[in-house]
Amino acid sequence: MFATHPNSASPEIPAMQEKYTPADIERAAQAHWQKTGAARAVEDATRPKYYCLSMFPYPSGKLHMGHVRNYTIGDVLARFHKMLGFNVLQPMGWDAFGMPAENAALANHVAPAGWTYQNIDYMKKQLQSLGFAIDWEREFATCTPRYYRWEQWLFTRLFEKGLIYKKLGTVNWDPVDQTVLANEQVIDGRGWRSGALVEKREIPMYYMKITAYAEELLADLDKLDGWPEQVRLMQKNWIGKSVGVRLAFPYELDGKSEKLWVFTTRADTLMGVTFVAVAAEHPLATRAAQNNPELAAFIEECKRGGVAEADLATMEKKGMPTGLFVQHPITGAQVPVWVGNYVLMNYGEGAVMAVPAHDERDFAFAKKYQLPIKQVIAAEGETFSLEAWQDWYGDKTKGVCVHSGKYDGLNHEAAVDAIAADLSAKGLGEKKTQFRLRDWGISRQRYWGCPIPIIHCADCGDVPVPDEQLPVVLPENVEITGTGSPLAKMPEFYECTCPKCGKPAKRETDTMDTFVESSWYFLRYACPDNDKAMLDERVNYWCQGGIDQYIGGIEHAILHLLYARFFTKLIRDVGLPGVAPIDEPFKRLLTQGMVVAPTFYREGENGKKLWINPADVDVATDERGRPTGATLKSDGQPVIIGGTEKMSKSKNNGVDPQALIDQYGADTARLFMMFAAPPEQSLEWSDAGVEGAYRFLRRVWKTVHEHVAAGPVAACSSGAELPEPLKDLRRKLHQTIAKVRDDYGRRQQFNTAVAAVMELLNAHDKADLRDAAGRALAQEILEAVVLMLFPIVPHIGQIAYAALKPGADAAQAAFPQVDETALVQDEIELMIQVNGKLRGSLKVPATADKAGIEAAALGSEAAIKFMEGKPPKKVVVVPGRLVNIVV
RNA sequence: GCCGAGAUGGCGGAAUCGGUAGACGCAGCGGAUUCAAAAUCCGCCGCCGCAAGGCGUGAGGGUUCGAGUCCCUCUCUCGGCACCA
Repeated sequence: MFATHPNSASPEIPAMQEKYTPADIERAAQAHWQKTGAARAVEDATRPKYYCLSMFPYPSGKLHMGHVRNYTIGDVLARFHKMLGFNVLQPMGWDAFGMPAENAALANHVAPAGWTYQNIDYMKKQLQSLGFAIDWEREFATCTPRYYRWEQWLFTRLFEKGLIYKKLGTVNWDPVDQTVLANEQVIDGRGWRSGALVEKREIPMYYMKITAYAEELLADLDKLDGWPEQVRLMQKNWIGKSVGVRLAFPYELDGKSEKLWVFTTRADTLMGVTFVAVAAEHPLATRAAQNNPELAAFIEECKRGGVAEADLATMEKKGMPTGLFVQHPITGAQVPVWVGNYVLMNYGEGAVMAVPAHDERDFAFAKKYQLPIKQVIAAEGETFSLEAWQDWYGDKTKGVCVHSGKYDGLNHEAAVDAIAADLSAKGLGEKKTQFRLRDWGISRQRYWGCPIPIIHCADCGDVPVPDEQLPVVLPENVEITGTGSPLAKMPEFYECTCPKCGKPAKRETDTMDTFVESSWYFLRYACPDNDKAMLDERVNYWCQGGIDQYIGGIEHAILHLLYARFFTKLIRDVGLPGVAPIDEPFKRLLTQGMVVAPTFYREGENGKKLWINPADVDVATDERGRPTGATLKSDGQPVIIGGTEKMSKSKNNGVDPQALIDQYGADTARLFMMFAAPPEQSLEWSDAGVEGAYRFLRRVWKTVHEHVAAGPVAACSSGAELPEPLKDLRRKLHQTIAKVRDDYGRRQQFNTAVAAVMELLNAHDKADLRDAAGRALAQEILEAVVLMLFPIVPHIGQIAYAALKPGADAAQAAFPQVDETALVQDEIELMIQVNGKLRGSLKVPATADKAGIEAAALGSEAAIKFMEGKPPKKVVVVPGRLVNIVV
């Protein structure tokens, strides 16, 4: 009756014992998958592929709950699609370069490489113990030369194409440790280790010309209909295309004629300019400070502090006049030049024109320093007042120009056009499309990263390392001191000869941003063993049309995902032999929420909070279950209940997934993760919830065991001749299959899929299924229950399915099909509302028409009672739902 | 500060296209079983009210026969802000 499965002979699948023992079951199931190569992915042009990718982890030491959640979601989707008949690839690797390895080296005097490889070993074992269907033959770590040599190779190609170039960039400089700091290493303006006040410093860096792809990266967002709308919107705003005018304020200084360039989207307010502001690093500021010690001191002050935009945007806006003036490009009037701490040298032109009347920040700045405010836009029905800012002042869509000479009466668009035309005629400006997106600075003055393959020659300049000299191998025996850059202290690394002229030269000692490795790893999974090329034709099979599903944290919505899209286009345009062009890497994207947990603390001396791990706390509740207080388990004394926050070391509210796996097994961990919240939402940790997941699995196990123990069943139910109650139960079964398929596939909402299966099992338990027809239906239901749960809890599924169908292999089984004939219903229940309030219900034949339903509703007891004899004014019939009678 | 999300019982969440608010689970309460406990099973479980009924989806307004869902205003929480990954 059922076709036997090709791999069904599986003697190592143990018989079902009465007691559910996760450790034994999981060991047996994993051994079986290993033996049958269940997770291996082999290219097969005759079958549709499904490439299911989860963001690879940084090997930080051990898995955290966020990893467990991420990879369980991926595994559920991978296994579900395998059951639908797809040829599935689910790979895994290691994002192995990064700062934590250097921090660990500093703290524990271990080599970053050794530390990293040890972490990988441990975390790989953890991933394997969770039973993920990963093709481990494709595994790689990005810190191996076998991987990063191709990154270096691509770098040299991009360098030759001019898509990588060198310019000055601003970094956080720790003057005590003599080192560059990451933004997260700057705490309240001070270096994290030295405590020294951090300074901004300009250093030469390599940049990737992502702005050359800004238009395409923006336009292609429209193609990504498998992405969450919020992610596309965030990327669109990040790219930030705006059309404006680049214009110049001419000036004379030291006998030379110069121009100060600015960019503005509000050229229509040009006649309202009352000053211009330049960055502290701007040449005009430097020049003005030469004979102005007060200004020089202010510029020094501006250079203090870090470079993070969030800090710059929230700090107090300060400024100082330079004493210099430029000419207004239209009127020729003298406009004072100020230095502003909020103007950034690397953004746009490093200078801005200020129109206090029509820009909120300029308004506040002008008020603070008593600078003139000149209204040049007026809107009907609105009164301009210098007293306080009003939102309409800055609204492009409102008003027309005033006090603007020949431009008076023009609206925003017309005024911009007219002013741009006049500026263009004078050679003082033109319309320009500008992007907020900036080129990507990839140089890092760090050790644990991919070396930049450039050789500096006194005669030949920056020379890319030739192919035959790649890879530039990162030495693994180094000393990390926390000061300076380790590679810059290693002559054996940087001393070399120029590939062009053969003279002694110096190798670049900066490494690349670790976002570079994660910008192309997903393509390399198709061909990780190729030592002759970066990518090969296997990419055409797995990645064509994009990777089918990508899963990762919402925190990567902008940077990582934008860089990965950018690299896919770069690789396409470099053109790799045999590799067909790909425009977009990820067809469908699922962004998962964080894992959060309650926090507990005690106030220490001087009000410092001492955070206590939830595992060490007992929470007391009142008779309704509301928490009334919490005590520390060890001493029974009260602790303070804090908020629910992202699991972190600093709040000590992390729960180790390993403890969970050890106590309950991988299936319980996986089930809890999928059941507690939908994937996109944050997930609250709950010990009690874990208990519930475990209880449910025990119940599934017991139900299947009892059914099997009662002896063999002749056949699955076909439903044709079932009595009414069983017919209803069978309808419920097939409704559930339809819902679970939709939840796994289209909706990607697994908590409701689990809930639906729980409901089905509840209905099964309530029904009397002791006779032959009932036993047959029970067989059909239990097989479906086990297979529907299989993507989430594959270990218990593997064993239980083999017990239900001796010799069958759940890992090769197809997902249950919906029997449409089982869904047919004779009678439908409708709700009755009177004036929008629910008053009763009504059963009508499925075939009833609107008129019949209306008559039946008006004649119903509930309607007559609540209409209170008033005639119906209107009757709304929503087929299959309700009837609303308005009186 | 800017960009993007979110807010529903004691708790996690469900309600998919504007149509039964609270599915499913946790906690709690009552009962069965047990020498006892664990486990398991059965029942109750938004708030107020004896009941009839009324109220109820962060707050305030609006659209609609009907709003958790759509529109406007506001509050709070979270993610990102280019060197954490």
